[in-house]
Amino acid sequence: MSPAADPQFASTLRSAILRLSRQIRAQRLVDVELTANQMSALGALARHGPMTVTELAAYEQVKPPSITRTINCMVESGLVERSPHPTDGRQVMVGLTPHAEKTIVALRARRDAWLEEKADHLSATERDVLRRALPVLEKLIG
Amino acid sequence: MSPAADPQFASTLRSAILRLSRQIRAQRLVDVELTANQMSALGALARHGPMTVTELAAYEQVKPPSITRTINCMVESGLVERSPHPTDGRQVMVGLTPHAEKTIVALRARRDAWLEEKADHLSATERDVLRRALPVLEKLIG
DNA sequence: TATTGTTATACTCTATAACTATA
DNA sequence: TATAGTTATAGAGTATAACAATA
Repeated sequence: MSPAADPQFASTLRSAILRLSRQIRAQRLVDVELTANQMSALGALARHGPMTVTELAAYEQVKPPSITRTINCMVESGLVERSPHPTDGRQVMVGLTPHAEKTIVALRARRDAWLEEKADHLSATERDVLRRALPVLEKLIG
Repeated sequence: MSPAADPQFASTLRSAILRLSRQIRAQRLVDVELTANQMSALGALARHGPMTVTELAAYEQVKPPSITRTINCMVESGLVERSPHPTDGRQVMVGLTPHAEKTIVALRARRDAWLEEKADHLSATERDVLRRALPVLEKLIG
């Protein structure tokens, strides 16, 4: 990371991401049984449409057994459903139920309250930096 | 987050941070017994100097029992030492051992390889965005 | 009585290994 | 034989509650 001109940049970035992830996991929408993991997977399915189990696992940066557990939780909640792959009997498609789409819209305002509150303490410039950083963070993941 | 002009911005940012954190946790320096949590706490102590247990827990966004466990691991590895607080017998100062300082310097190049590799796929502009985003992410945590 | 830190305990998240079904 | 997914199991990581020591 030569442009950083900071020998501790990578270390500091890793630490910041870990600490942010702890903060994100800690906040639960108490009256809605949705963990941070489930919200992330739900959002992924909402943005990208149905995926196979392996695709969703890769997107979420976990192994298949981990995403299977998350999927099971969401299926029990009626938010997600499995369906057969059109051409390959081994694969399983995972997609949102109509109920989930409503739930996601209904929860968006409250979920965003997290960032709204934080953003109150940011300048316009800082908010712009954050907005432009998101695609770079996504690129870092892939 | 009005400047985002993207109703899914908060959701996408949360998801990206969770997925990045999974990626960070997954990479272990196999021949050095250091988890991502320990590296983060070690870096914090290196950057900020000795802290009390509660201060370190707050910085790492965990509760005291969690940081106690992490501290115990690092003490066993000889990287960290507890010492009495100068004026308050209830508090415990946590600081790096001289051995840890050497270890941190020795590991920096390899730890940074993570980001170096990722940064190869970023443009100069993207690297600059990332560099400027780090202080904003830190501000988001606090 | 309040605060700091640790211990005891339980729950969540995650991975590896083994298994089943399909290609 | 190889791949997709699940099940079984174990190991981190984390929190709440209870406890000990000090203020």
